[in-house]
Amino acid sequence: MSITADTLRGNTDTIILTQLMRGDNYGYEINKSVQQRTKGEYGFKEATLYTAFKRLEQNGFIRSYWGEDGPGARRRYYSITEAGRLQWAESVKEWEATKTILDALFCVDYEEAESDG
Amino acid sequence: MSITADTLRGNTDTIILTQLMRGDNYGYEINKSVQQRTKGEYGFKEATLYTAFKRLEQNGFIRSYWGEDGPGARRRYYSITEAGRLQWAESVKEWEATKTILDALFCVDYEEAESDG
DNA sequence: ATAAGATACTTCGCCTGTCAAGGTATTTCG
DNA sequence: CGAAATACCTTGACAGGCGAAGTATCTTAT
Repeated sequence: MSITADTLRGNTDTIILTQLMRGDNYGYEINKSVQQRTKGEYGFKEATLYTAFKRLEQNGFIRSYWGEDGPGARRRYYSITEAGRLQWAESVKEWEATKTILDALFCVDYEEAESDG
Repeated sequence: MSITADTLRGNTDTIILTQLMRGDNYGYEINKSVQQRTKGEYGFKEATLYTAFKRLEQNGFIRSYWGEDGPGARRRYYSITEAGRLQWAESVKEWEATKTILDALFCVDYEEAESDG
């Protein structure tokens, strides 16, 4: 986990929504998936993860239901809602804008928009 | 200001350090510079700005001094330290890593690292 | 049966960064 | 004098991340 969480703050919800865009899933598995996709560079702390689920559900971006009541530890599955998909698209767009802005702001020798001095 | 500050949280310090890499400057001017470079898309709230200066100075990344005691509103100038330059380089590297990670995590149709199913 | 370890979910309380709101002091314009 | 811009600073509240602790189940080994 070489990336400080503060840099990713505010992106937690979007990361989760992205996972759910691939289909319903449960917390533990979502987190493992994040770790795999980042090759171990990043993963949620449990408290962060479940806090995010609660927040997303309260905002109506996801729905939850208990997994089949069979053998194995109980699992709470999450499903992205229509509002969640819209939110996701919005957030990804904002992420693109953020990249542009920060790339500009982290550039020392600067060329663009210098027209008016 | 179409970008929510939460997405940029944790990058405030690096934005300021970048500005100071171009030379000594004072708060108000730094903020105006940020606004110009982002074409009005982003700017700091004053409280955020001055909190960041204090934090950066406490961490030894910047130094401050009062501007020439002449006419005009007093200005507190800031100067980046050697530790600040190192920190800046570190943060920019981390930003690159963050971009890679989030781009991967915001990607729905996913190819890489799928070798093991 | 017992113990250990992995899976899986939940809550509490602290820490930190952001920011609305308010304040101070100076200069310029009328 | 008043208003507006420049320029700085502080307080208090809020929200997200997370360490720590707890609950319950399943698997593996003894």
